[in-house]
Amino acid sequence: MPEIAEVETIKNDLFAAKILSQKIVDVKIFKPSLINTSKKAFVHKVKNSRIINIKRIGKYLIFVLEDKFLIIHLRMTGHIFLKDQNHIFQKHEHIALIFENKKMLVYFDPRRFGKFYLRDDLSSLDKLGCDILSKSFIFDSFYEKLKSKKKNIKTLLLDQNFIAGLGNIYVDEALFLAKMHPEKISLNITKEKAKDLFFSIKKIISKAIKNRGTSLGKSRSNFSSIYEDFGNFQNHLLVHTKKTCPNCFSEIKKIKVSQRTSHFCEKCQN
DNA sequence: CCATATGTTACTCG
DNA sequence: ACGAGTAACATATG
Repeated sequence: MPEIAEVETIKNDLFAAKILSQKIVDVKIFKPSLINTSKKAFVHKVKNSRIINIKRIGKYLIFVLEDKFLIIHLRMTGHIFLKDQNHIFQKHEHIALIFENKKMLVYFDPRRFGKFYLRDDLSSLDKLGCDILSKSFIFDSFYEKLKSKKKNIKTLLLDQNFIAGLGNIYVDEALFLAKMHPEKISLNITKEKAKDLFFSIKKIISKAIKNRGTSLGKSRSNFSSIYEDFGNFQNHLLVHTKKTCPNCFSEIKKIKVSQRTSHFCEKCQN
């Protein structure tokens, strides 16, 4: 579900909700298969630990604990909800972190693709490409990396080890803004077009964050914030899930690239 | 019943 | 080594 804009929204809301520096006084694990350690080891390490920092790298949400890193990936349908301690657990709520201020974070994930990794360091994220919100996401290295590959651009942009943060929705949107075909071979992209693409990515993501992310559909599986409210960027999408090009009004084409449905305008993107 | 879904990885084949 | 393609994970929705 969540791409970088959604995870960033969650992170920002967690700071605003003053989760930082809270002590985790209890841990509930209803689905041990969602953690990378034994239940016992997880509880032992996490319980009575304080949240020192909250970070995001690519689509990973990271709680920096006193002695450990709790790295969370939400995959397709993972959600983090902020609840009161008297909350009654519902279907698909698999893990809960309970704080000293009587609030708790509940992990909700119908498809259970998401995962909690308890690690000693962040080295498991070393392979990730440059986070597209970080200061080191700069045009020159982006262009150089594009030129070093011979793949279609959509596959590359979705590859978290190439650059980290984009998913299917925002790749479609960025390619539309840059007027680039999803199957354009990276090696053949001119410097000018690469620049368009680079700034399109930045523009889309910052707009999406301002709109608190994208929530397609209305079911509980779709993205919502820690307060269970929807984002707003679905109202600003230009091609993803659309039928008509907002630019030339021709029909939006749908093809599979990298196993994912790609929406694009044949006329505007080539 | 069928297709599809905001993600990633392991595996195969060429 | 590289790139492309597929299955797999598990569930809900239209």
